[in-house]
Amino acid sequence: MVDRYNPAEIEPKWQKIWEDAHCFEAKNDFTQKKFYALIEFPYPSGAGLHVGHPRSNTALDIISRKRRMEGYNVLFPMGYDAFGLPTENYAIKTGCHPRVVTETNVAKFREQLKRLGFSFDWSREINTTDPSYFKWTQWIFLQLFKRGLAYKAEMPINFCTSCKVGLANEEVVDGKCDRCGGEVVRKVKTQWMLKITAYAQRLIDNLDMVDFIDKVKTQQRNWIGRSEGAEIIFKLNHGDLTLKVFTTRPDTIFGATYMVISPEHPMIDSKSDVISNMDDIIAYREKAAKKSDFERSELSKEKTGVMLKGIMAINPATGLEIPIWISDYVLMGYGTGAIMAVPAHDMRDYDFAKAFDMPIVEVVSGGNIEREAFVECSTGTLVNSGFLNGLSVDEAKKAMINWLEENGLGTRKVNFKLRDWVFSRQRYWGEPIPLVYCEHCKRWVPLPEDQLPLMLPEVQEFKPSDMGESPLVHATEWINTTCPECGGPAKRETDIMPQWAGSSWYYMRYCDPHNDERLAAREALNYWLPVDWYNGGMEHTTLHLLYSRFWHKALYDLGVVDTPEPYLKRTSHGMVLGENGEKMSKSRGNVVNPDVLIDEIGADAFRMYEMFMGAFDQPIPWSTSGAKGCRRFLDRVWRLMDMAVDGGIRDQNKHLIHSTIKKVSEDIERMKFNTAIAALMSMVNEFYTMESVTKDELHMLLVLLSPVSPHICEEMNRLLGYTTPLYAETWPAWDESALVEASIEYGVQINGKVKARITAPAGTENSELEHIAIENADVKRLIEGLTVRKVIIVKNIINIVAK
RNA sequence: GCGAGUGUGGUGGAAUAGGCAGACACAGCAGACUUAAAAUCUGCCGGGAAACCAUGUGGGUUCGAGUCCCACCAUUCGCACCA
Repeated sequence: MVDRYNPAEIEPKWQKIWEDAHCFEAKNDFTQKKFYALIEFPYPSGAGLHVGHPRSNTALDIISRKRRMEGYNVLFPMGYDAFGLPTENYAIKTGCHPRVVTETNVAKFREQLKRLGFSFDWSREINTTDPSYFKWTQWIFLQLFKRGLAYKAEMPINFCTSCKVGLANEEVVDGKCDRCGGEVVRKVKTQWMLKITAYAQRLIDNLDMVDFIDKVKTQQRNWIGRSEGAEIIFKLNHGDLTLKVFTTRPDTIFGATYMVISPEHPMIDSKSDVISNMDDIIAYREKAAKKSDFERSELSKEKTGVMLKGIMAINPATGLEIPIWISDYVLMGYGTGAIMAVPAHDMRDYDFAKAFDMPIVEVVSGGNIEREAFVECSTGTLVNSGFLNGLSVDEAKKAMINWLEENGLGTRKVNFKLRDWVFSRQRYWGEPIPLVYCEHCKRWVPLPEDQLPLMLPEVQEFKPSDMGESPLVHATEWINTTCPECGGPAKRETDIMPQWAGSSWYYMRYCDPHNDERLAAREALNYWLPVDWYNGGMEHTTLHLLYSRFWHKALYDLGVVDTPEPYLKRTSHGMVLGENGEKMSKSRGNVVNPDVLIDEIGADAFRMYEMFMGAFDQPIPWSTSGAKGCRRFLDRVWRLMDMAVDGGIRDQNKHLIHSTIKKVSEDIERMKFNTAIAALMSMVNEFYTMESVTKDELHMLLVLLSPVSPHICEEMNRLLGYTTPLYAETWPAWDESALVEASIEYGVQINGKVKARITAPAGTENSELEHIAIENADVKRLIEGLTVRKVIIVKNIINIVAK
């Protein structure tokens, strides 16, 4: 009898052996075939690792371990995305420096990750808050700035009127400050912006060259939101000023009975002398400032608005004067901040027209506009539309755009929903923006590269100023500097970068993390990039994934990297929910602490359960008893050693073993980890029906199980007398000839319902199968008195169609 | 509201290209071993006496639908300053 399975003893032992052997470190031999596996690096929160992190980590650890066994030079790195709000807020509360908080949290994360036995290359660990790292984040920003991709613009921020600080969207709950309950308003500030919109088309087009799962591609495309239409100029009945609108439906212009502009639209102020109800407008504008874009664009809400008095617009198609309204459902950030309202064919315009009694003119026939807007009208015919009458919607679109262009009243236009990236934060714990404003040069001047990294100044107070400015405004000595170009007095930028900055290029740094000459050596980038397989959460699809693709493309244009895309393949894991099926959170009290459970069942069983619990790409509720079931399975695997006898793989077990090799190999590649593990469980169940198991048979089980639960497999492999550690083993190939079955079982259906089963030798002719099926006693009885119309034989099914 | 997913036993899930629904587990029940418990092992485990009925609901396509199409309902993720 072998000793009891004791993970507490063998897991640290094997972790030490792996570390001493440096077996998971990527080699700087750029001639070998390579594989770069990446998972999103964690934000080191004070709560430590939760059971969601190991899901993504274990998955790519399994794939990385398999790739090494397949002979690849594997890069599987880990690091920390450590700038950000929670650490800063904790610092404000406790007075403890965010750097110290970060160090403590990182140490905790590292310890927890190491305990799980992931095959990370720890020699390449990075941390975005490390000056040797953010030096290059700042360097990239300067390249973007020099390229004209960074600019300043006025953008609204959330501002708490009681704390007097700018708030993140997350900190605004129901229009109130999440910390003090004070009223939140939108306040306009000048902020740094990055021109991601300049890359909108390429970010869509290049999705064709990468292997991202479909739902990720679709969400990125929809987020970028390309739409084709026209920009149309509406003249006013007063002065030379015009209003531009973007519309995807220029064909419906004859039905435009009024216009709506955003309450913030600049036309209002420039025409304030002719608008007679400015008081109402200002009051409405103040109300709108308290709502988020999200609340404003909600379709179901009741429409509100104010008509501008004293000014009208002229519909360029009809020549008629139409009223102009302001309403909060029109956003300044999309299109031109103004729309032509066609109530007959747009739902929101329809609701608005009904609420304010505006005329509704049908211009595409086929709907019932008495009852509702006729929106999906692509099959309709144009009516009440002058020269467009009788045309289809598609024809009318083309004809209208041509007419507008010929008459100088509009142009064909592609519009994107994607907006430029607001890159400023009025906070402390982030990368300082390496620019100074020179009084003399009257412009923003970049710091020379030899002055990077620009360090954060030491401040007493991490709280933003009462005016909502960054805490850096308190660092007077740091702010006041000289202009690198003219030497005159200059002031540093006090806003910092958003936490997304560091994570937009971290996969590059892993290629060569200790380089202080460049962000990474050119040959290392050329060898390792693109990342071969990147796994992460769906929640990062539209922001992080898009931001990093944008930075990568900008750096590609600058000649820093040679690949147009950073990630070859992107997959996504489902979120781990609490035991009650709800999202895990402190406030719900359903957070599972992995440390306690690992003490009880060991890291190997924990890893296995993370993969076995359900479909990898779906959200799954946690089950502690399910995790304990995986420990029971490993106990059973361990006890197989009691049945082990010397010998190779026996003929009668070839089919079992080779079909399992095939199943596990293919399932890992498709991220069907749950069924790969189920196949291994079946194999073990089979072993237990036998008198004994040979060592080579058991060894094969250990090889296949080792990527999932590596410690127990290494230990058993050694106890069985195998001297090559599993990490240095070769991944097995299956033998097709061993998969062939001698006889095949068929389900016999009558009119599509299974009524009987027959077994026949492999290779039996269809005519013979048909005969056997019809002669079957059960079948005979059931089709008695019926006429057999036809018999369909496909795969393992014989379907008799009888009437 | 907009965009993207998901819906199968008491529970998590399985079903590769439209072909035998419920693999593999969890929980539960019964039994063996034990003074007893734990651990372990064995058996049962969607409903129904059966015919049959069952993959969120209602339609459709097909010899055949969990899988494809249409409509609806429920639910999860994201919505640009959380990471």
